[in-house]
Amino acid sequence: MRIGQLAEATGTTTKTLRFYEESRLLPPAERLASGYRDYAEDAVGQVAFIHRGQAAGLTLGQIRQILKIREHGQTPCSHVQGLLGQRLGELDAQIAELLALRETIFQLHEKASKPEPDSCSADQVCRYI
Amino acid sequence: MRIGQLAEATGTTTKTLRFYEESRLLPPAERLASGYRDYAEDAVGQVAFIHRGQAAGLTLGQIRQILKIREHGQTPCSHVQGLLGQRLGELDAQIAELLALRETIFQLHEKASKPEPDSCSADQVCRYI
DNA sequence: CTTGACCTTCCATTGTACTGGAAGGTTCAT
DNA sequence: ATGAACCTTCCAGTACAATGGAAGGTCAAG
Repeated sequence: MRIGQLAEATGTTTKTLRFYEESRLLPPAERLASGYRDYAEDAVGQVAFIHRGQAAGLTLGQIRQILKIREHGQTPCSHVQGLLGQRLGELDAQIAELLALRETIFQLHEKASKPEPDSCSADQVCRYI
Repeated sequence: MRIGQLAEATGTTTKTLRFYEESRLLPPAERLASGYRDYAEDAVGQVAFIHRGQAAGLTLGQIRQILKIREHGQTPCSHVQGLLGQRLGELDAQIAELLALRETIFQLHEKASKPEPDSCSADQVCRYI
């Protein structure tokens, strides 16, 4: 399986796959005589794992950590559990922040949508911000 | 007012203020004979405007746009209203996405917190992801 | 034999908002 | 006069996850 086929099979690009290899998220691929990368079938699963990790909000760095633990023959379960818990906390904080921001923007937007008779004064940039 | 004082007054750093000037978010400061920047009082307000814009979730690029419109003698109100509306839409989308992600992660985290007797199989990296 | 699709490496760049550090000039108090 | 604290410019780098492009090699079809 060449890199273009793997890219197609996994819904990504050849650029990205080479980037993943360079970033040690994928093991260095076998090579054909021509120098072309030659992937085994399970490469699809490996890329899918990366994608699932990303879908779970993990960074490539965190995914790399899991892979590394696994490489060392250990089961990364408890580490993964920790990562997920941490991610959950971050998400909750981020969501709370965004909700507060949404409220602020909403107020500003309301205010800006009914312009008052006195137009913007010259000494400020914008009455609404 | 020198740059360090303005930084202190606005709760930022001299580095950032120079960066803002270079990014055309602040007008080039007057200079003392020594070459030091010499800010007028209203610089505090200008920096505060940038901070309020950021607090409203605008990027520096968007803040720069507003400033530019104002510079051209126009009142940027309707533009600002548009930006705020756009920002509101983005925020809603982002919040929805994060909530969905939170749910996913929550499920994964739950699963990972009660490990099942059959341990991770060798052919997958992690049962939980 | 040539054309076009595919592959290789290497280097640079994107966007966002700064931050770090070097090398040197200024100001003020002691 | 000397040391600390401040200022200047310029260059480079941070994190993140790719993406773009140049220059060249390979392979299958027509």
